Amino acid sequence: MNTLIVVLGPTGVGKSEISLHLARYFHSEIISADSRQFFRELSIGTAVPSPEDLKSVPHHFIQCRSIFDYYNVSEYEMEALRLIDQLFQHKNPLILTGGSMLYVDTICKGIDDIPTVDPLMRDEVVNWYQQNGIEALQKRLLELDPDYYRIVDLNNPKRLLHAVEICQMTGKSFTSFRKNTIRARPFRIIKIGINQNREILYQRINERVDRMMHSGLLDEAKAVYQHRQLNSLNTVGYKELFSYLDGGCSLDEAIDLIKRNSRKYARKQLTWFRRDLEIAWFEPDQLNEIIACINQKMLEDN
RNA sequence: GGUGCCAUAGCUCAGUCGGUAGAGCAAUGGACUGAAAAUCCAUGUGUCCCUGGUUCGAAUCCAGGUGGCACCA
Repeated sequence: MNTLIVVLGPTGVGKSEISLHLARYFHSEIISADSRQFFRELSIGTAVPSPEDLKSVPHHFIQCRSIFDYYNVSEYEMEALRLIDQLFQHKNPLILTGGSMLYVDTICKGIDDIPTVDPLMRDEVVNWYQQNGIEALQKRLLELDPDYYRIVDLNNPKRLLHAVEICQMTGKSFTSFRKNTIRARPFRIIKIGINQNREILYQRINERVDRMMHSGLLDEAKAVYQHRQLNSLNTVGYKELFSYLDGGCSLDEAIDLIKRNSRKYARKQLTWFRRDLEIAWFEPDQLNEIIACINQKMLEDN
């Protein structure tokens, strides 16, 4: 049976390194599930693997898009599944790695078929919201989809907006698209989690930010500064430097903020991992144990 | 050495008339269905510098001590 090895862990813990080792060991390829490494204009701040590493092991979904492209998790699901299917014809196992858990979960479990929102409709609803406020938006959702109104986080504008957009665009309730079905995949999934002592992780994150700054993160941010309103640039490591370039804070403050937001991101990822009981957990230096675990699981139901 | 100011949460600070303390940040937990490194929700943390005094009652008033800062010598 074909196997997809999913390497998970908080930002900065060393997923890429371990994935590279696994890819070499299994003569495999790496599929990225990182929503910011998709963009070719961003490399230092998103910690994409080095050119040598990219050369030594084939990587997919790294810097394959532009910051100007609209991209979403559903498109990723289709493209990634197609690719996985293709690669399995010659390679097994394959390695999926990345910190964007919505994207990882979509590969593992699928996502409901919800229409993509037309950009004009999005502009219209967003404008309406900006003029009328969140209470009006809540009221509108209550009229359009009372079932979703009851369960949604009413303070979260993004959730409300998307539901209202879908209702208005399709004439059906958002709930009618939310089936919550788990799609069976034609391959086995082995989830490997990498984690370490929180203090050491934070220290690693802080040091990585300093290294990024030395490698020229500020120049990278300057190069895309004029497009800072793009969603793809609402990204840790860039938004803080934009604020510095706007004169909103000093460079040191911006760097501190990058570190703090990276730590918060790591914590948020850990929250997501905690509810996934299928993950087998390891420390970053347990490469041999990880390989043994994978080999054993691959033998189990063959 | 003298004078003045200050000492409260991990940090920066607020604390009214004397009634045993609260903001921001940090930290921590959670949610998550086409913007997800996004967006949103929740939660503490205390030898109020120390020792006495006044008072029914002191973070608050008084005295002394310790430490810090500023100015003068």
